[in-house]
Amino acid sequence: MSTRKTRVRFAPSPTGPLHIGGVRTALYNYLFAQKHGGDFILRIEDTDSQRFVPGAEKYIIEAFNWLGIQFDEGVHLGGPYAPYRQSERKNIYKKYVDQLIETGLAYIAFDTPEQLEAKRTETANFQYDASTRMEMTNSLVLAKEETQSLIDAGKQYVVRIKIEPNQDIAVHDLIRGEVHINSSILDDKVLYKSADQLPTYHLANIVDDHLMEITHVIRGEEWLPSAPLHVLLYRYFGWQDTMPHFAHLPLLLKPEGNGKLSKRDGDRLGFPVFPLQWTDPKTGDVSSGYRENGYLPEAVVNFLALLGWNPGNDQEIFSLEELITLFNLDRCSKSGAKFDYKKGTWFNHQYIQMKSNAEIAVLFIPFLTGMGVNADNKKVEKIIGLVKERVDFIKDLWEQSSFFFISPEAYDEKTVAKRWKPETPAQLTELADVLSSVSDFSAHNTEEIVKSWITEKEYHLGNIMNAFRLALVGESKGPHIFDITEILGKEETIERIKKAINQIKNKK
RNA sequence: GGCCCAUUCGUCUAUCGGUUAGGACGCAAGAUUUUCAUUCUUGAAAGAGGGGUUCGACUCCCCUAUGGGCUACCA
Repeated sequence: MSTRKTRVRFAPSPTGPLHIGGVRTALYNYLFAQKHGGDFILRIEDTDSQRFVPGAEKYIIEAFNWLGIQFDEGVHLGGPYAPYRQSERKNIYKKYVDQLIETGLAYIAFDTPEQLEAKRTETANFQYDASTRMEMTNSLVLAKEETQSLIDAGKQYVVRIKIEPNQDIAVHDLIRGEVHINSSILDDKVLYKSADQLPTYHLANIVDDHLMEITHVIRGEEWLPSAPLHVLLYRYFGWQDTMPHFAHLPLLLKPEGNGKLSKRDGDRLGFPVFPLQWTDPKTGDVSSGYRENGYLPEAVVNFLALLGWNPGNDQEIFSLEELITLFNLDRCSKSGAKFDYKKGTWFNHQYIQMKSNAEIAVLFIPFLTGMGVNADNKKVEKIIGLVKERVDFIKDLWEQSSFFFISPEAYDEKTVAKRWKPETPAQLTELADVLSSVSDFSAHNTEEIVKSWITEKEYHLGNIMNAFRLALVGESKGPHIFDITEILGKEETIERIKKAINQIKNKK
């Protein structure tokens, strides 16, 4: 058993877009598998036919592709343990449920949802367990023939696990250590639903993890309370020897206020909580995605990796390869982490700086096309080189560089008031003349010529330059002014000067 | 309500009984800059409270408080 190959799984349920917390769980599984030379499996847990959302599965796969998190087996790849979609494994579960009934570890219950609901409202803290099950309608109280005739008559039933009260159940958690609970607080959970003739999560999960030879279950903390039930199921099936190790990860919390991170927080504070943009097929609601917001997948991965784990030193920037070698469940924290999206922004800034201009151009050009701009690749790369250090996201590039592509139509009023002096039009006219005689329009040469002209005329450097910038950019921002003129070229530079003189004069 | 888990700067965290409690994000100030940014430097900023254990606790134990999760024929 100690020689078993490490096998972990990510098992989302296709009920909507993949939440960023789920992405982190998957990432940790992936890192763990890679580190131990194991397998990483994508299993779709679609046993809730009520909440099934078409397209969600496809979305999940696309999200991991974008993030660069790869699986070894799964619903999209196939593999030796196929099928990897629980709805296609129906008959497998049936067999195991029957086994539990035969061995007396589970039983058939006929109580309808309405009856249970009534029971819950009439008795406070009602729980279907050893203390109450004999008052209910199930195969434990009914005679064998009665049960059979009800089934034959087509009466709907569920299968419930039979839990012995007052047993100490220990769950060994790789992050939290031993967690003990008393079995009396557990209820006789439904293992098999009547409504859709499918197993519940608890049953399907255990059966699949066993059959797929999963060695480590790394999942969110929300599963910790049901972990004892899962341990019990492994025992009931006689699989305790190969029961996977558990590791329950702390949750991702709202950046401010209380509770789990939700889609609404993202809307309110302006950051995505989903990897990819998602359009709800029913309501048409659009949720923004990291990808569409100009995050780089490497940055998202790096940011997420550090939300609940750290290497024990001050390093914060990691390649995926580094994460794989460094990752360790022992260094996962136990407490929930508030989602610090501003730090996510910082990570993205860092990763943009690490990318080459050519790599960024590939991401930026579709954006330019969208703005109706057709520009030469080399020119775009040059521009990116000038502005990339001032952006956090790919989309910010446009705001920082649009003036390279489009001549300003308006001039920022505050800057005009501050920088456009009475003598400015005359000086800029002169400047245009000076520029028209420049043959080598490279940044360095132009700068030298313009500066010596200013010195010679004893003009105020700041006044000229700021007005010049205003004419070229339309406002008081942007890179070094002669880097701008070099890219704009002589003709366009002079044209913009003349245009500014005309327009600002007309306005005044 | 019951059960479980957690608790170090505003946030993410380091510390695994003896430290001036370290780093990062964010924030503030300064420097650089002909603009706006970037960048750099500096600064403010923390062991929830109360009991123990110990020569000595952020670190171990207990209680309280607070936060979180679970408590479905959802996962």
